[in-house]
Amino acid sequence: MNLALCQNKLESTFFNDVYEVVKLIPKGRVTSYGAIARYLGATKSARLVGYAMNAAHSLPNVPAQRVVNRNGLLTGKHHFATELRMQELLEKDGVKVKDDKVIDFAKRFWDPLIELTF
DNA sequence: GTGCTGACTGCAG
DNA sequence: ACTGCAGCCAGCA
Repeated sequence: MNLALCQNKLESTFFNDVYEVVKLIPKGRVTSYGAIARYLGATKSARLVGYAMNAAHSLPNVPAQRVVNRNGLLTGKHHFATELRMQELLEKDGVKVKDDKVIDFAKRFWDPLIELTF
């Protein structure tokens, strides 16, 4: 499946959709770039999700800290104000982090493909 | 207009 | 088990 199809070629809804999904992430839960990408029908575009997160900094209500890589690793922490900022926000949500990794990632994992299944 | 890079992921060697 | 490469889109030089 091509990402262009999702974008409808008229507007780049990719970033927009990413933000939508990220906003829907429940407190105390986390998800991965790949999960979001797959939900949007662009499994191979996980990188773009991360890139979208970069741009998400300028937007409110976009908990980028709840989005980590598939290993539960806070690979994007470096893009926050401080490296500890991401972890602090997560722990504030009730997500414990150790060594830049989400504890019980499997349990905390929130997959839009499943949670948003109709 | 062309080309490289990036908060990733999965497959191949 | 570890390393390397390709694929995707948007932004910048």
